[in-house]
Amino acid sequence: MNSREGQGDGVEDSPRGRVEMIPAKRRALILERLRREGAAGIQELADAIGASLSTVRRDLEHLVKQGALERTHGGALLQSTERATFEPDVALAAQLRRDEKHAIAAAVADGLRPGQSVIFDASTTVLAVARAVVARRLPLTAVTNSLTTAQVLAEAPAVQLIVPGGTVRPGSTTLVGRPGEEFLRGIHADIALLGTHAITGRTLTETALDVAAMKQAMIAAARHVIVLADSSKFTTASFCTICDVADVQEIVTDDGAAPSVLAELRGLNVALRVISVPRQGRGRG
Amino acid sequence: MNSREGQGDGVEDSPRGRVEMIPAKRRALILERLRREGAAGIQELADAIGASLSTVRRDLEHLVKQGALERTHGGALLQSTERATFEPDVALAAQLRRDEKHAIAAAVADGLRPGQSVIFDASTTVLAVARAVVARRLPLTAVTNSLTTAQVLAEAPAVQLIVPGGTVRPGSTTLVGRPGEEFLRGIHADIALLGTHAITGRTLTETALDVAAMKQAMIAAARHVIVLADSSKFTTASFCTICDVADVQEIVTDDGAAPSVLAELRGLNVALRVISVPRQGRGRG
DNA sequence: ATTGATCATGAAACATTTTGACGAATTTCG
DNA sequence: CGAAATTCGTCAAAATGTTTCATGATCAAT
Repeated sequence: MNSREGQGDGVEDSPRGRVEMIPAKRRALILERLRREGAAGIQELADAIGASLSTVRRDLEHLVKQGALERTHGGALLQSTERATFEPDVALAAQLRRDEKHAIAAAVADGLRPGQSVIFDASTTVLAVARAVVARRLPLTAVTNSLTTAQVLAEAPAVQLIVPGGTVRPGSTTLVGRPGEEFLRGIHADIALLGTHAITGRTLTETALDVAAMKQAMIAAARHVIVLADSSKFTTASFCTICDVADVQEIVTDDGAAPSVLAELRGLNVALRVISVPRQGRGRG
Repeated sequence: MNSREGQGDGVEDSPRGRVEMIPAKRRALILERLRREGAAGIQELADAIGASLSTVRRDLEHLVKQGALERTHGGALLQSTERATFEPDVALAAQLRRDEKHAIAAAVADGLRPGQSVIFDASTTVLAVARAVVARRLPLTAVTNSLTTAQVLAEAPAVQLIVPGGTVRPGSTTLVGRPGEEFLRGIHADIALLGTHAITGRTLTETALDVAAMKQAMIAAARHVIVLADSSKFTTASFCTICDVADVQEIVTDDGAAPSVLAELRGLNVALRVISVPRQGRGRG
């Protein structure tokens, strides 16, 4: 009764091929997909990853035990509070689109001029810009509400760094609310670099109200707003609206975005930069 | 694969033999690949480097012990880069008087009660208290002007963390000035934990004006001020004055302080706690 | 210069974990 | 209620981890 029989007999391309991917990366892929879509079915995940249903179930079980997501009949939901702690799998999920983010960040950093005042949003893509700024030794006046970005920028002697302050969102290193939002009202920066959770049609959305409010304050505080969104962000809308695409001046994304999406954005009054990413076999599938 | 093969090519460093790559370079390659991909499998690494699986495993083991990455089944993950961005200076300073600071911090953390509001100053000793708070899972409302302390406290789900904000002092991760100082005026915390650069006679001093001003704001914002000072701090005064010893309610130090200093402090209206440090023949001076 | 100790490397033997498949029990929905 | 889908438990194969050992290089001492 071994499975060998079915294999030798079936000449059709039964996908019995093993996917060479370490479990942690597989779980990270699941998390990333959930963060984009909000929910996903077992079969859909198995198909996307290239693993069997059993494996996907066990991965979900693992992630549930970590508190990162919630199981439903037939699929899984992202844990709404996103209090996903700093577990390895979650940390890896943040790194998944690394090539795209890095390429976008480098392009944006090249566009910054010495002496400008720049607002850095709490976002992994914007964090990559901060790293590029430090590497380039760009002298800037920087404002950020992310503890992580702040620590990166604090290492640059040429950067004058201001943290508006606020309350830390549980499970993250993002500052929201008072006193940061009010402080931003008194700020007039040259540029704001914003990440977003999703861009749908002409609407930028975010998962939480307080984060959206902070981003709105940043938009109001800058003369030129640049939205950094890798191509995975063009998906279904998140919980609450940040603003309309017309409220920002520039959108930077990578060349993985669907042409229809890009065409729709081009019709609006927004500068659209599409960065080509050299793909080097990042993930199979 | 035989190691002999590599002997023919001229490697001037090693006369002959199998040195295809120095271990340090191999590990650097592993780290670089991990930074690119976020994760990597053992076989994949062995293939990329040209070493055997055993060697790659041993390298990973070595890197784990060094804290650079995390092992998973089948591969390795980069240690969460968000936490990996710590200041080398801070790491160094935390090593000095480590036992003393740890003992003081543990004693202070034991004195904190669930639900209290606590102000954490920017200081390595106070940072140690923050670590103890996280380890004890103490539910607190925390306020800090140190980016490092904030990141530590942000990992504790039970801690509500508020960052007053301000400008980062160059070369450090300390926030000073606006808007933090003004925000602190509206705060009334139960406890403030303060470090200091020096205690001379009955005067607390600090090296820079803006840092001293921030500490003064913290003192004004708390009902009970605790100064954490290991015994090396009882020395010559620094540049500018923070306050008088009478302005704080409690001083915690270790038993390495000179008896004359302790006697002088005991004469003032301040609770003085001397923590005995178990010295293990390290004789740190 | 030779010898012996020490260490890194690679390979093999063995224990453990993971994975995919299958059937039975359970749940969902018309 | 009944059909379809889903989940659960189990099992064998494959992959991975762990331990151990032999080989060769480097180094200190004779």
